[in-house]
Amino acid sequence: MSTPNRRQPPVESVKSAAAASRQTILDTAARLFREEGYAATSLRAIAQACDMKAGSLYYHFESKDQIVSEVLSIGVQRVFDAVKSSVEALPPNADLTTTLHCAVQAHLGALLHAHDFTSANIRIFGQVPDEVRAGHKSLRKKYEQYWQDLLIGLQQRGEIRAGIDLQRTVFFLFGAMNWTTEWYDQKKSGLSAMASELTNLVTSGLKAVPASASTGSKAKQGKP
Amino acid sequence: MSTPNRRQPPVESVKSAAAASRQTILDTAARLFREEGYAATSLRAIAQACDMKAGSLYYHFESKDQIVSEVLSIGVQRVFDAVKSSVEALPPNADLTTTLHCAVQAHLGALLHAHDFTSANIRIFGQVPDEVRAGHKSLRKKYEQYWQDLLIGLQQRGEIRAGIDLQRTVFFLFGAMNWTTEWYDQKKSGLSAMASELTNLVTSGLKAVPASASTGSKAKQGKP
DNA sequence: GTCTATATGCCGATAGAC
DNA sequence: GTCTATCGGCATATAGAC
Repeated sequence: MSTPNRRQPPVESVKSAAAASRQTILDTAARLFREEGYAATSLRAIAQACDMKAGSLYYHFESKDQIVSEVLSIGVQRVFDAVKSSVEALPPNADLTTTLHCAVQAHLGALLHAHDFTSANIRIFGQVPDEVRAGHKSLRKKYEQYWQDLLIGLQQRGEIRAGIDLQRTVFFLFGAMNWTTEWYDQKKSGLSAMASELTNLVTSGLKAVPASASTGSKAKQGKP
Repeated sequence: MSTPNRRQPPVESVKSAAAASRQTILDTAARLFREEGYAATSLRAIAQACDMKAGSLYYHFESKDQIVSEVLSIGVQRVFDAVKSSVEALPPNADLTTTLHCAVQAHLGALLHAHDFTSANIRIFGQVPDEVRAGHKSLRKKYEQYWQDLLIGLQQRGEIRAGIDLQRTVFFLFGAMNWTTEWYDQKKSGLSAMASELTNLVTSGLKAVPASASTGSKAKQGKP
């Protein structure tokens, strides 16, 4: 308002300059937290990787806890948003395999494709101070509940067998997906193939079909 | 040899006294590493929890790295031994569900039933110094290979469908099992029930049967 | 906004008394 | 075997110059 003739309004320039530094710090912190862990990542290391000095971080953040807290929030939110928008783009009566593949691929994509925030969240959540962790449990709970509601809906539509504990199923799925941060090698296998494999595992299972209408590839069959 | 008349031979007494201290340190370290993480657990904290002083630890161990290294080894070895001996007690032609339930229950039991070493291993493996981690990859690899060979054997006997990537299957299983350290509540659910649930998930899958011989509990069925 | 300088405290590790 | 005392270093955080 005060200097409207400038091509770049000074107020916004200042704001975005400060915001850019802030964002650089968060990006760098997320990467280091993911690589080194929470306690092993010092503010000096974060600052150095940003071409800054440790004291300067305190212009943007009050403490190390505040930085890690923000990194954690962004991490969950990105995965949540990715899964939610992918699932909402599906036709309303999509079947179990389609829905699960879509949600699994979105979760894995957010977790593994160059998103330091999401994998940092998985890796350091158990290492942060109790107060920080306690402050993030509700958002994590909401994300868990979203998946559980997704499966409940599918079960009510007859897509999932009755008699299955869907809460535990969600936890098993989360484990299988989040553990990929420990072994996934982008060069060896595509993300889509991995999503298909996991979806296939939890929808159809490993068990061989009892050979009723099939030709029976193996000669050995115990009982008719 | 020098004082054979004593009821407790002095050499063994001395040896077991030192060994007892050593074991106390390892037990305590495993618990603290599991609870607080690697970097956040100081030698002072370990010593204090053992009713000792930090300097005394160096009589038994050369460094913090040596302590954590030993904790890691014990952790993998206990899970490995538990699974191996359980599976070897099965009849040689046990089917997929029986075998998998047995192995899963053994792994989960070692991981969750008051074994600080095993869950410490899962939690801090990604936090320890690179040299320590590198020194333990081969043992972990052997354990992974054991599971993979188990599944390969089942597939060759026709218990598992063809066309499934068994290496990825093992990783997914490991994820589902190891992630239980993040949410398992001993008071709310038994270990055996959890093993059954996971085994059922990965053998039979979630998918509802196509309603060929069933009564069809829901009225809604899209196509015949 | 970022710097330098510094306060204060814990870290892993060592030396030597007992 | 365990202790006390201590080394050098790095941690988070703060104060004030520019």
